[in-house]
Amino acid sequence: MGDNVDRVLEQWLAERPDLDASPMGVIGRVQRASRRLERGLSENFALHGLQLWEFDILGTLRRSGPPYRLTAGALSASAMVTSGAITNRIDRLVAKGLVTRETDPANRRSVAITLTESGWQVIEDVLAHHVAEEERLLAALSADERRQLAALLRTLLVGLGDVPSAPVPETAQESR
Amino acid sequence: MGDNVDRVLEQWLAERPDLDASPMGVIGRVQRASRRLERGLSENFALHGLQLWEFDILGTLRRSGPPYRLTAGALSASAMVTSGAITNRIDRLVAKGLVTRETDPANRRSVAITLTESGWQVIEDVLAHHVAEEERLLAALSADERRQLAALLRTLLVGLGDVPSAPVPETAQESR
DNA sequence: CTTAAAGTCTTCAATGTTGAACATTTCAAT
DNA sequence: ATTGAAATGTTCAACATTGAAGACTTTAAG
Repeated sequence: MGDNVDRVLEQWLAERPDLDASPMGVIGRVQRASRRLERGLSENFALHGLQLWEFDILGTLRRSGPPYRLTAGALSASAMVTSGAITNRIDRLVAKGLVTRETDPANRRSVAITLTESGWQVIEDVLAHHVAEEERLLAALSADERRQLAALLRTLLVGLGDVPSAPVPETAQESR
Repeated sequence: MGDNVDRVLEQWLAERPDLDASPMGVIGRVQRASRRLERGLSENFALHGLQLWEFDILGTLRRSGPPYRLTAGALSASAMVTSGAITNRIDRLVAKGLVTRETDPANRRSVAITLTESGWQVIEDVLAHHVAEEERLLAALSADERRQLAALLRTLLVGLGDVPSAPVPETAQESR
């Protein structure tokens, strides 16, 4: 059973047989899968009147535990968007009453974003639906395959430096 | 060793132990990996004065084989962006002299986009560098792990419907 | 033929992101 | 204390994408 990326690899093989295009078999699929999954998730959120990024931020606050509060910088890093984008998103969440924005008294450069009661409700209401939709999108994979896929992607991500804080990979011949 | 998604899953487990958040372990990683990879590729293309989407379109034309010509619709589907976005992109590639745009005489609704000599040069110049960069980004994975990862993602993508054309191959065995 | 429907692309307003500049605030080294 | 650098957010212009509407062409049906 071939997918679109198989077709791409066939084409490269025909046109440039000297080239080992196999890395595209991994990277191309990661990108296409990401886009497909994102589309599926977005459609599901739309049914609940929510945007993907809204769920992302509310969920990040929710899972951070009491007091359900993070800095703008932490949200920016978690969502992998620039600080300017986070400012914009928070503006809109504040306008909808889902979070509050206050300057941190301990560090007045920093801004503390806190989930409101209303924001809590929203995330609690959609969380189960969201996970069910993710489940549905992964239906083609068995439980074991999902574990394998997650493990391989973890290895890849660690190699790409997608690790929690502590940027100290000086164990080897790293030269910055 | 844990990545950022491991942290996310730990948080959900602590806050919502009733919830099976494991699907996030797959989907979250696909999305983060996609973003990281895209960033890496973009930085590399920038060194060659190229944008990721430019390479994408030129590469799609190049690998399609002689006469290196596709319709706008085909490019739109391949890049997974709307037709409006493709019109815009082609405008800019035409302005740079990398492709030509002509209405197809056989079907005058359609527009034929053809790689120019200059466009050919650009893609040939960066192709090897691009694959080398992809290789580098995948360095954390062994050859065998890459094969496994590609296979699992293929299964996922087929399940998501990311297959070449033929929308209803019900009873017939596709021959192509 | 004529007409309606579908296909293909372009246009454009709305929207959201980036990247850079800027304003504060904190920290570190005198 | 003072000064310079780093940290943290906000602002804003440039730019790209989407989604819907429109223009034109082809196909299908009567």
